Amino acid sequence: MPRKFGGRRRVVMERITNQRRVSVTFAKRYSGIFIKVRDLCTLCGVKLAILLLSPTLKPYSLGVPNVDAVVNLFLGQNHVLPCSTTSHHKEFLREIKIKELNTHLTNILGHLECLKKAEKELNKKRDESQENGWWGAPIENLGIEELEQLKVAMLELKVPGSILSARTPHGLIL
Amino acid sequence: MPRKFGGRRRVVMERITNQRRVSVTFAKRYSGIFIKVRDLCTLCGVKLAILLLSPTLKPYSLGVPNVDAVVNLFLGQNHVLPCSTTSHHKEFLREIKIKELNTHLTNILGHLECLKKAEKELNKKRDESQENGWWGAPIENLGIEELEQLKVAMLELKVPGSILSARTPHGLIL
DNA sequence: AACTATTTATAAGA
DNA sequence: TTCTTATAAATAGTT
Repeated sequence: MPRKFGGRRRVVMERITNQRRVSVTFAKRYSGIFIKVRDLCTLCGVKLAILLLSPTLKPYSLGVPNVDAVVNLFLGQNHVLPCSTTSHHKEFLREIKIKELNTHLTNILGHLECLKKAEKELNKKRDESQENGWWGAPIENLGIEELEQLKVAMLELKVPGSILSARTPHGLIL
Repeated sequence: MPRKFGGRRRVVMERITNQRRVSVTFAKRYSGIFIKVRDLCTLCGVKLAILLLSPTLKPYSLGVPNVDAVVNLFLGQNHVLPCSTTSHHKEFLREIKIKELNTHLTNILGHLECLKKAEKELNKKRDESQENGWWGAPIENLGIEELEQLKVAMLELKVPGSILSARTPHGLIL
């Protein structure tokens, strides 16, 4: 019966001030939510995105199948975000779209250039690696470190477009 | 200690096919996540938004303090985040990276083709519209409806990659 | 929607 | 940080 030392305690729902405890609680609860989100998606086949800013405004995100797809679906079809008033929401959408379109327009040429270079480099690297090493192996056989290397290599090529939509320590794409 | 009738059972993590059970499970789990998210925000003072599309693409959203604020904060940032993965996420990430990288590798050529076409079409459209109409105007001056038209036009060009991810061509990352 | 037996998440401590 | 333990909380299947 006794509480020797451990055991969950009932927690008062208020802002934690102690910074150390904030960290611990955040880590535990965020990973808990991460798992529940993953399970919800698996079980029910929903698409979702989570955008989160820590107390220090460090951004975390999580998307199934990926953040951008979900955000685009929300912004695209004439969906109204439930929590927004109409006029406020419209201005919000307008600003977002201006940003999107501006960026998109101005980057198409740049992307094109990058892709051309990346294509070349990537083919070169693949050819090189066929002979010696893991790069030539089927991607499924690679370990996490090798995948990380591969990703870094691809990033160095500045291949545009999101390789991973999840941008966080706990990010996930299903 | 019999199981008279109730009692939670262990559940197999796979897509539920029975539509009725999808609904029930979705309702229960979504409200569970909702509560956990709210608690996380209360306890740790984070800002957070969830965008969710149900299996029927019905949109749900949840934001603390509100969706718009969080989305705006995200769109305003060019973040590159360091990767510090906890061990229990590593296998997820591995699977994810395999999927992502495979897709990325196999699609680069396709993207390149599409971009080339899109570039041409876009230039053509812009030239055409210089003469007559809003398309030639500075994008900032467009209204929401016109932006929507522009976006639809761009989407019809089948420009690959998400518009939003284009905003951070090199800032992806995990 | 309400009920329970159980599984799952997690607050503190080590 | 990671592991442990007791306990709080979530929830699957039933009604």
